[in-house]
Amino acid sequence: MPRPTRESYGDQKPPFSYIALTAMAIWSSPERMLPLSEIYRFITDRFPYYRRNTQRWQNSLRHNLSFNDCFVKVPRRPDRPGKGAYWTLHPQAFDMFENGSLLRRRKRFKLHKGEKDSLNAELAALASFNRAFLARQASGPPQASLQNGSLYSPVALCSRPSPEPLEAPDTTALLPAGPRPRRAFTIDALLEPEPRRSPSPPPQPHCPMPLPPPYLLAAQRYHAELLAGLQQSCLPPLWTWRDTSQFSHYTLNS
DNA sequence: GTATGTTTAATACAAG
DNA sequence: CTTGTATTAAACATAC
Repeated sequence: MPRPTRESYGDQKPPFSYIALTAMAIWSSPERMLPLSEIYRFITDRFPYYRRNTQRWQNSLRHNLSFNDCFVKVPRRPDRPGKGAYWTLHPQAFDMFENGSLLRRRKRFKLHKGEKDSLNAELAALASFNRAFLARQASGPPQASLQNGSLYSPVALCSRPSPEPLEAPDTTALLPAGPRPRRAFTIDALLEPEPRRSPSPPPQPHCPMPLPPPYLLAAQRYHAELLAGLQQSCLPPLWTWRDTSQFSHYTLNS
């Protein structure tokens, strides 16, 4: 059997589903998350079959991204502007493929309504926070004309940062009202100074809105936690490929 | 305008 | 045969 090479499928359709191709692309990226255009590029770079009829398969791929719970749309960070969001794999979706083989689908990955709702709430809160941050940047650069006195103060993020009345961040999703389920990437966990061990009380017990540290830090921690969650789910890695040019099969790490 | 997302529908196909 | 999954088309909305 000839050793598969980068373009061993030639113009033939590779035996991977769109879900497998997308998972491949996402997982091959350093951050384990990619914008749509990069997913396209990963596929067309490696599989010549997909260099034609792009309208058809790209529509199908987008359908899969939206339809399947295994793909999570992560809002862009304010310091990473660009088109569209980032797509990543849900941490619990790694046993989707039997024995880690991308050729075999074990079962459809579906989140239960509660899980889906809470995840969507967190992502929506993050996106809302991003918009608030960008709105603040746009309307009030440090030395520019500050049309709205307190725009640059920390409370601006909490009260009403954007011109649209409905765009205030959903702080109820950001501020812990009580013990919420301990998940890898709740926004609660990200905004807490010490996620786990912290016998000493927080240094600012007086401030009702402890959000002054730049939001960027929280956003970066969000992505770090997300990545950590992904890696924790498959450490040691469930499957790997020997070199990135070979996709015929994957080895299951023992 | 194009690109990106979301959703519904129809069909085919494989597994059980 | 029934059930779930994969693919494709298409309508539609939203973002850039």
